[in-house]
Amino acid sequence: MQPLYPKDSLTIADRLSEELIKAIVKGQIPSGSKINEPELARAYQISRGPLREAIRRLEGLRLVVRIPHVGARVVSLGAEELLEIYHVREALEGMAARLAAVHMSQAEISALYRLLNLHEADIKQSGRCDYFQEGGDLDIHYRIIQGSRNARLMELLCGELYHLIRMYRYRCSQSPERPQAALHEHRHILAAIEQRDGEFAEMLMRRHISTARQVIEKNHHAMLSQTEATA
Amino acid sequence: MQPLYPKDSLTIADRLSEELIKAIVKGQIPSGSKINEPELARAYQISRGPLREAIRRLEGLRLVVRIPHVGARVVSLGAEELLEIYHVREALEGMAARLAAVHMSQAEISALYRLLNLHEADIKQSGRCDYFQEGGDLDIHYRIIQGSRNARLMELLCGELYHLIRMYRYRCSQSPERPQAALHEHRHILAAIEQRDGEFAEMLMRRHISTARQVIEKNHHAMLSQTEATA
DNA sequence: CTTTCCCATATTGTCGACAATCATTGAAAA
DNA sequence: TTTTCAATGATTGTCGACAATATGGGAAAG
Repeated sequence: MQPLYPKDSLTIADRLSEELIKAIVKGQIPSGSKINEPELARAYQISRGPLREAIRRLEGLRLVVRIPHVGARVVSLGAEELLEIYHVREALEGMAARLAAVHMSQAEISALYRLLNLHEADIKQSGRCDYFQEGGDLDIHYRIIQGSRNARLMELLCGELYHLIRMYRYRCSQSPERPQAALHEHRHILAAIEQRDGEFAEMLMRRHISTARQVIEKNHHAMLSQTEATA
Repeated sequence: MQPLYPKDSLTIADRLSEELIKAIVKGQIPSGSKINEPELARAYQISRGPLREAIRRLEGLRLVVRIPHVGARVVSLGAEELLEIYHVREALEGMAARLAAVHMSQAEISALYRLLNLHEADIKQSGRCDYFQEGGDLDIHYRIIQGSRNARLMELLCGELYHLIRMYRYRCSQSPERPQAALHEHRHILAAIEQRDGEFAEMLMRRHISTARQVIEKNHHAMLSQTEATA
């Protein structure tokens, strides 16, 4: 006796919303494009009922914007919105680091150190930051967020905001710049957590994310062209 | 030419989700209770289709928790969850105050001062804080959040978190304690914003909310009895 | 040539019915 | 008496059809 709902007996609407999230993040459904219900329903071989429920869930996750009697569009992620998200991220992940300094176990911290060492080797070897692109960078942040032991923080950061950030990275194939600098900053944050200095950990995390935001602001102009897709 | 969708031609699902939010916040649908689709559909005189869509939206807003093939339950707001929310609020509203110091116009600031004076008169007169309960306190915070000019911050704080906090206040009829102390703190925050000192405004806002959280922690034990309702 | 209005078409919103799954009750077996 | 299992009832999930509304194009008026 131990199923606890790992069943694949998920609802069509649940499975479909996961599929749609992946498709949107990867850009298979271009951002800004209108969602045609009959068309999508045919594509996924299902009825419109579950599809509409899935869309309503994406609406809650802010991945689509819906206008009554007009339809739903995939959210169009302009530079302004992304910068807004980074402000939110700075605030929330800063708090997460502060709480992680209180709640993370020494074992978790040690595991994170080992992960950082792996990343360092990876960077030095490949010269570039392939590892960072998908798993690496977000993994570190992910674990610190988990370490905060704050369910709502985890939902917000690993749920909605996480999808949007990944979506942006896909669209602009913008791997995190300055991999070795980021690595150093991660180490400092982790050290502060290990010393149980929540205030310092928060400050470092905020600077870390704030720096990333400023890099994006720099590139602001270069990407003003590809902000919309009206397909 | 200028409708811009203020029409009452809202979808049943849209209108219903608003209704359900109000009902949940006010406790008319008790927290923790199971949602029976046929029953609710009869009560609101509608079909199950729009009802299910509305429930999916509430799921996105974290007001209900759904388990496939079992059903949806109104979120049960225990003290732990509330404290988690206050940590999130501290981080986000702190950031909002910082940004408001950059973006609020002098006119908005002056209007807020006038509002604070109204509140002061109200407190001195009624001796108690009726005005704070529903509109007052949240209004101040609300306006500062709007002043941040950050759409996502506004969505998060005025949307999901706002509902949950109101829900808690209803359930425990917990009007904000220390009205005059809170008033003072509000004045200090506003002064920092007027001086365009974002860092200071953020710090004051965080202390303000952190204090409120500590008050709740104190009452933690007193309210452990009424955390669930399994109706 | 531009603007306005109206109609045909497509899309969204709503509904009732049916299928799939779960919860409960009761009886039978250990 | 307790446990297990099966049947029944209720609830959730899915579907196709119909109604309401918006979109787009063409004709008529300016």
